[in-house]
Amino acid sequence: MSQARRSSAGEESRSRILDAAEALFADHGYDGVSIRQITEAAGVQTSMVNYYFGSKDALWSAVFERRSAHLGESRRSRLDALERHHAPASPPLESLIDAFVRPILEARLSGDPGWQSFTRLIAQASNTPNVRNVEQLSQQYDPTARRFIAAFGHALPDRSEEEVMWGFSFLMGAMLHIFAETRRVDRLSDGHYRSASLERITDHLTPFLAAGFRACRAAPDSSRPSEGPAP
Amino acid sequence: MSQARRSSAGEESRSRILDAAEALFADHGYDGVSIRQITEAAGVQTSMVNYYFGSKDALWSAVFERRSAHLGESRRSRLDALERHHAPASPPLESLIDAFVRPILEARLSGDPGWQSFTRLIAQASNTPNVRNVEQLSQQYDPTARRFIAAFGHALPDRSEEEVMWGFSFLMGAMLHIFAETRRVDRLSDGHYRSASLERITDHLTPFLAAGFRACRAAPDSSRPSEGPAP
DNA sequence: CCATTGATTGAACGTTCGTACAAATTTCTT
DNA sequence: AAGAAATTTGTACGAACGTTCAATCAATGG
Repeated sequence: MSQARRSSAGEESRSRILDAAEALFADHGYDGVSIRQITEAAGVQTSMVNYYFGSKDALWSAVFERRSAHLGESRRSRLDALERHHAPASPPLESLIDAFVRPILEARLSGDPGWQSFTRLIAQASNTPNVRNVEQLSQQYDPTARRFIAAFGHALPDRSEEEVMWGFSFLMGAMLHIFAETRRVDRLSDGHYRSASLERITDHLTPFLAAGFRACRAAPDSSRPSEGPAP
Repeated sequence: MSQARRSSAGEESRSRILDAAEALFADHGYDGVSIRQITEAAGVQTSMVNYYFGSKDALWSAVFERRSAHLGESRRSRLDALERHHAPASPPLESLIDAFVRPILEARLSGDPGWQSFTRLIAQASNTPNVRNVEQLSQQYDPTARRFIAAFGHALPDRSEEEVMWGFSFLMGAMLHIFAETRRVDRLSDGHYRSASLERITDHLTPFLAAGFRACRAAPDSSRPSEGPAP
């Protein structure tokens, strides 16, 4: 109805609302932020949220959708390039992990505070499994995730599907927790290391995940840890 | 009336409120749950929360504190035993990871739905870094975490303090994401694997984390050298 | 046995919530 | 310039929020 001519006047109000909502939702969650807080931060009237998005719920979805598409495309195009380059063999595990992790990491490091808020929002939503979050995350990220899981499985041909699944879960958890920015490392190291220095994290994250993935299988002795070093 | 000795009559109402709050907070977060929802689920009057806890904020803290002490004690006693047994050498990495992970995993697998809710609550709070969560988590878990980080450092003597810190962050993220119970694995595997089958997870989690920890250092062929070589 | 105390009830308090809508204003098309 | 459409304003509504409090109930100890 209003698609054609919505590129001029109200577009800035619309995006200002999205920016404010993104930042506030990232810090306090959906229920921790009111429409009045969002519109005040955006410098618009309260009723503008319902005018542009229809409801608070739809605003939440719009915040998700604005940046998720770019993320998925970047991941898939990297995976496409890898599979093309290594075909018919499987791309090496490290490069697959890198293709999955680097897009969100680079977005995070781009300096755009919107991407910083968005990654915090994703981290928070991913660990709060109510209906709203699960539906939104599933819709935005499951198709790409399936492709990567299959690729991980091909790169680890002697792993069962279940083991690949667990490894993917650990990968997601480790990656997301970094984005949550709890600044816990800052406190635990008495300020020696600032988690703001995320530039170096890929250097550590990818080796960690690749080695973990390769080791992610049931230990022969499961119940108790061995007393001595493993052979 | 049936109980032999009840320290006070209202102790059951108090714990029923805690149970209901724990379950609801775990699913919807602090702001997503109202006192009226909690008291209705607990089968008590609305004003009982303020009678027993003083405020909604204090109820949140009480939910945290009820189970956190046990968790910390279990972790520390396992670490004590390990250090005593291996002194003056460092306990092996796998056993340290096990000492950190197993208490919360066993609590999770105990069958008590309260512990299941609580672990989901911890996972959610750990990735939502507002003031309330950070203060609560820091107060409850930082002292024990410092001890484990030091132990990890001793078990990995050729790792810098920063590398150990990153490894610990990845460990926390991977562990917590499992507890969040997003059931993402269920969907992504089309129901082949149910994340409810957490019994086998230690078999995968500990090898994953140990291998990751050992590999958690900047890649040797990294294009950009870090601040300087480790001494 | 009554007095006292803790536990519980039920009803309010003032505030804030998401949403709706008519009127006013701005912007664009013709 | 005129009219239509899009945007913004300001206000109002009913519901739900956290909290308070006097009154009532139940149990215990002296």
